[in-house]
Amino acid sequence: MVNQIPRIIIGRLPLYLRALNRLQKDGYEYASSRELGKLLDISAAQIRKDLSHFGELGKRGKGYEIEFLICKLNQILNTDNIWKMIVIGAGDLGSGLTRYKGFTNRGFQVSAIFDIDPKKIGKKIGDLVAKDIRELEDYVKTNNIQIAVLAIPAEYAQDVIDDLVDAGITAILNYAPIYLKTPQGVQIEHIDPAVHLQKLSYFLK
Amino acid sequence: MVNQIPRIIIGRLPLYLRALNRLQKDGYEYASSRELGKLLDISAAQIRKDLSHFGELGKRGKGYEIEFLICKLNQILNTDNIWKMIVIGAGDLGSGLTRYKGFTNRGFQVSAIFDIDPKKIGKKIGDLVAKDIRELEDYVKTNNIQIAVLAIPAEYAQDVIDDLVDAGITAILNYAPIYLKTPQGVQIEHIDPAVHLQKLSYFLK
DNA sequence: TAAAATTGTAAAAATTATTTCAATCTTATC
DNA sequence: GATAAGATTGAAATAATTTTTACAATTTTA
Repeated sequence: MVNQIPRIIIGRLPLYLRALNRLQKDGYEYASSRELGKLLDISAAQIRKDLSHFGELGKRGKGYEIEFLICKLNQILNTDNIWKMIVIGAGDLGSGLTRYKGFTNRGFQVSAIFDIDPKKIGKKIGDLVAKDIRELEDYVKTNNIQIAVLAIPAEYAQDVIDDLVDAGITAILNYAPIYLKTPQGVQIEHIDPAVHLQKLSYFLK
Repeated sequence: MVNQIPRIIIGRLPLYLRALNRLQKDGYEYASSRELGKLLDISAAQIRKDLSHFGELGKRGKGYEIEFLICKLNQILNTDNIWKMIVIGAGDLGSGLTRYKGFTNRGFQVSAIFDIDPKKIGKKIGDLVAKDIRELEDYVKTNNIQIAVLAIPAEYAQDVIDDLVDAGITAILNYAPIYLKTPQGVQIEHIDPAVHLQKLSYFLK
């Protein structure tokens, strides 16, 4: 396992993992790069090359053993344990993410949800109760949380990010439709549906 | 405006647009590629190069006129009008997207939401009432809808996509955590939070 | 034992990003 | 108002990254 894998390759590993999990659920034991590629619209060569960065994971003449490759990818992506994460913002999106059942079998679990609005604090959301944002720092430090999901309006996002970083958060999934500054060492990923819709509408009409 | 702009460039235009809208809201009239780049963590040269594909949009010595560039980018991305779109799935996510106020000023509007579950059909969601999925084809054809947002579990997604395509949908924003096949000419974008979280967790610990 | 399948990888090709700078515009100064 | 200094774009050239091609090595299957 070599140093400094390009980010673009890391970005594809979760897709491989997702496809492999599905294949396993469907009863398959082996998958060739060709089959996997067909499922993902990615060239077989690219899949082989990506995976080759992490050792010789396949079997010539046979393909990749699904069980083994799932394990390996989970190791690489650090999802062989479950990360506790917090959600900031108890609106539709934050609540939805908190109730969502699909995270646990992919390595993540919402362990607390915070809001600033007194009307939302104390509300039951899934198995959790929305906490006051003022408890954030204490909670993050006490529970050693590293991942936060930001589901609040753009105008508050940078301030909250700064607080999150101060509290010790090192990975952020940002749903606020704005680019945010994070210090070196704090990773951030952005999800903005309107950005995707605009990519789509480029091709329309 | 030349033919066949690389997709990776199209993917950055919505980010430029978002940043420009913010700058305009903050009262700025001009933005240089350097300022814009700083705001987005993208090199100034790249922004200039991307924009140069669509003509000489800037002013030497001054930068880009924000108002003009916003117009231009909206033209390019086809968001100078509002696209009506449908949401499939009236769960937390679909309902949240339907109630979300942030789409309209970026070129989109949810005009109907569909579900298969009798308990959800007829329910009021924002300004809309959830419709029966069986009305989908008729609705799409009658209202000439081109964009659909898919917010349903993975196992039903491919079947629904096929129906959407048959009905005339040509652009899909997919929230189901699975890769989906679409025929040539139907564009699809994927949003899967777990994929982003796994990209983040790679860097953790 | 031979044919078929499939990986892993070196080399080549294609794509994407950066560097550099002439051309041009703006602003400051006299 | 003229002129010089400073700022900024747009684009050619270069560099870096990413993807694809091609195939030897290896394993499986018939």
